[in-house]
Amino acid sequence: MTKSDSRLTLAQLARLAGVSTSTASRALNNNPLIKQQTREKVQALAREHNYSVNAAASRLRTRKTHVVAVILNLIEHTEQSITDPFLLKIVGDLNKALNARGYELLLSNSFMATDDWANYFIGSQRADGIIVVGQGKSSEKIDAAAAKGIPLVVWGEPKTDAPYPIVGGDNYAGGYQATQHLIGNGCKRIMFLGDPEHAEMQQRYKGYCQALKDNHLAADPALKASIDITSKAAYDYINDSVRERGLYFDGIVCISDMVALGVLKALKERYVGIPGDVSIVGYDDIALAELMHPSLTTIRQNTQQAAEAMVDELLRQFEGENGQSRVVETNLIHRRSTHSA
Amino acid sequence: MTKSDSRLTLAQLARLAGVSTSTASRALNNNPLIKQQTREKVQALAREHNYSVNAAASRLRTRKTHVVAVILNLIEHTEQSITDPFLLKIVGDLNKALNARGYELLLSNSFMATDDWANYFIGSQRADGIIVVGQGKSSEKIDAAAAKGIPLVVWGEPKTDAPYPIVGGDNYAGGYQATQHLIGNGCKRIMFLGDPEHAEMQQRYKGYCQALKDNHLAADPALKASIDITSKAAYDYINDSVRERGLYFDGIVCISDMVALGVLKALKERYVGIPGDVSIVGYDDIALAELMHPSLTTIRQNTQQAAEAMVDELLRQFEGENGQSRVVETNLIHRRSTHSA
DNA sequence: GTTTAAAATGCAAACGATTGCAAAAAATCA
DNA sequence: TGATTTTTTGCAATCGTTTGCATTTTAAAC
Repeated sequence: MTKSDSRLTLAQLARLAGVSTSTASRALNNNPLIKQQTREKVQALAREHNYSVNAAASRLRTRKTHVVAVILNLIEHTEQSITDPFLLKIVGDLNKALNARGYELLLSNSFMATDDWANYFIGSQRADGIIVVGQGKSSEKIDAAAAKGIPLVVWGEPKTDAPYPIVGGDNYAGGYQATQHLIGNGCKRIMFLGDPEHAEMQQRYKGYCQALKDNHLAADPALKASIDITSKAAYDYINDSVRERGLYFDGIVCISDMVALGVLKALKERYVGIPGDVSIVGYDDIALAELMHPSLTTIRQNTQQAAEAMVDELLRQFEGENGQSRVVETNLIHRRSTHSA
Repeated sequence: MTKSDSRLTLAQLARLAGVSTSTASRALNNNPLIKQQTREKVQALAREHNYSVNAAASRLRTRKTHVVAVILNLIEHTEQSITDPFLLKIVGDLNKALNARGYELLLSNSFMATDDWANYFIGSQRADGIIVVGQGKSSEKIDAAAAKGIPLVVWGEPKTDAPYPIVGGDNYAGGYQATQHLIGNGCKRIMFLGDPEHAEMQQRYKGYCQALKDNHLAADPALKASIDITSKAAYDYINDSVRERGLYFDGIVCISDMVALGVLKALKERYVGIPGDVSIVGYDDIALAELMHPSLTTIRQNTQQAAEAMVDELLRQFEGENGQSRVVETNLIHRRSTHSA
């Protein structure tokens, strides 16, 4: 708490140091043009009066904000956000990765007033680039933003053909591994539970089909279930279909851990043994996965690595380079909702 | 996608409209000084060329950013963030509440480089105010920020005596309700599981003690357990103490749902019946609470209401008014981890 | 048709930093 | 010592809005 609480301006600081504002500015930025000794004097003075540069002025002049807008691209009616811890994990990791590179995180979601992301965030100089978490059901808004040629990176399915880099897990491999693991458990009738409009799902489903094929099992369309990516939807679906058709499956590949939790609850309420009667594999490895009873076998995607990759790709675009999609580590974490293979 | 992708400036827009920049500026801001007809013309032109004001310039001039920094005040070594969905819930609700009032959310956590929040966010004109989520173990940084007289609101224990408004649930009542409910279940030896350095906890503990007293039960200090607020810590603690001392309790009040989950897991692995042998009450009502098996009786705090209250208090400070602490709705959600009382 | 009042617009000075270029100071070389 | 190079510093323009005040235009009053 210094005596003068009136904000200090660069000019005033300069006067205190007995130099011009230009020198002061360069000194603060450690510009080698300025003599070491002068730099230190100015910096010391700045610390002493706890001066800090006015971000607004600096941004105006340099045309750089050092801010990245992170948009949670939520699916309209399900409001996945509120329930899915996986998103927080990503946001948290992004925050860390951005800070490490000297950037700040402006958080938004797709329910905001305007749909013109490029204009709103970049054009108005609120941020230097955008990271979209989730491809959503339609890539309309993302494509529109990309068309404006702004720096942009998306978390989603990397195999998607798009004019912007997409970072994500190897969903095909993930789906394959999950299925293969269940087959190793002796499962013959494996359900695939997820939302077909979700970009990641298609690859996972392909992996699932391939695994079945490789093991000479037929892919019964009746075992492909389309639901919203929420625990509630999964719970309801399993409840309803088991009531109507009985236990017509012995293994389930879930599109997310949250979905798996809903499944678990529904089956347990019906006294279905897990993994005795039905084996279950989730996706994401959220913190809860190992706290379930039984703990949940799941596919983990390295979100920290993903966050770093996304930031990396974005900064690369700031330099004018073209980005490229990237695949992050994906591996199966074996727990108690399946037998050991 | 317009032909000219070169960013339009207010001056250029004004020229297009055939007016001066001042008129254009006022027109865009719907200033009644400007003739209705002119306003419409300028606004139409702005839309057409999708012009948007340069936030940096505007902020510099007006000295308002329309940004609020939200700081997740995490406890150093536990990294509560990564695991606790309750925080996401709050951040999500804050985002919504802020947007509704025309503000944006700059996300940070307490692990950032500088500890001088006031200077970093407000002094540098990065944000107009700060919302801190969580009082943490020491209020040092918060107090320092408050001492600089910046707009500030905290999520925590409202009864705390502090120079800034604190919004939170009625923790005393919450602790009381939870305990009373367990007593109604017939519990005689009720454990209180949480972190005593956590500000909210003290009130909850007081409520717990009062409930015991009101029912003529002694508060055995051996039943007050201090652990980090994570599932893992709770799991380990229950595991260890049950191994050593057997089942010396028949009910548990948990400081958070995450803690309750750890407890649930530990007890289930030891085949302790819930709520048969031990009844459990959590706190927060995260989405997972009702997905547990058994589903979790818990104390819900209305986070949406809390977020709105926090934003409200902050904006009030922008107007120069003094804020005041506020208590949000807190009620018990009865589920299957306890008998009906 | 003046005079006066009201409504609408424009001028120009901020806001506070950064940076190309010129100038001054210090160091190096004849 | 004076000329030349190299370091350091300062001048002044600029980034794009907003806003107090002066000015013009329009409407009202006489």
